[in-house]
Amino acid sequence: MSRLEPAVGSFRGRVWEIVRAIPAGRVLAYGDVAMLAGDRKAARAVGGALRAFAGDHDGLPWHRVINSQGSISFRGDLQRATLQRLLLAREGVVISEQGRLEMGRFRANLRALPCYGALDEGAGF
DNA sequence: GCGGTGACACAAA
DNA sequence: ATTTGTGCCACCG
Repeated sequence: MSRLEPAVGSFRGRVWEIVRAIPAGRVLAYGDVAMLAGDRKAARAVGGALRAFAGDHDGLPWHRVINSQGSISFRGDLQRATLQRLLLAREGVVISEQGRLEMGRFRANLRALPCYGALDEGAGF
């Protein structure tokens, strides 16, 4: 395994497992991942986790995680945002000129992903 | 143990 | 629809 891979059992370890299971052509919001990881309010920590995984992208579909607005999170890193958009487009995820996509259409089925906690209502689809 | 840091979320204005 | 402010978290020094 890669050195940057988080410890199994840790929050980031669960994030890794969840993100790894998101099917191609589907996306999940940071908040969704946090919820599945067992902490509904840890969306911010999910972002931190993915940032930490950078460089160890080998096989991890990190690009399938976007913000709750249905858009790619841009935090000063145009490089990453551009690459993310390219990778998503490559999987058939349609993104408007506004940089927005239809969550209702591309959001992954939470019930089909690893879950370490409780799913809030409205979480499924 | 304390105080940043940051790929977030949500309510309020 | 946009912009702010505030809450929340795992990690790292």
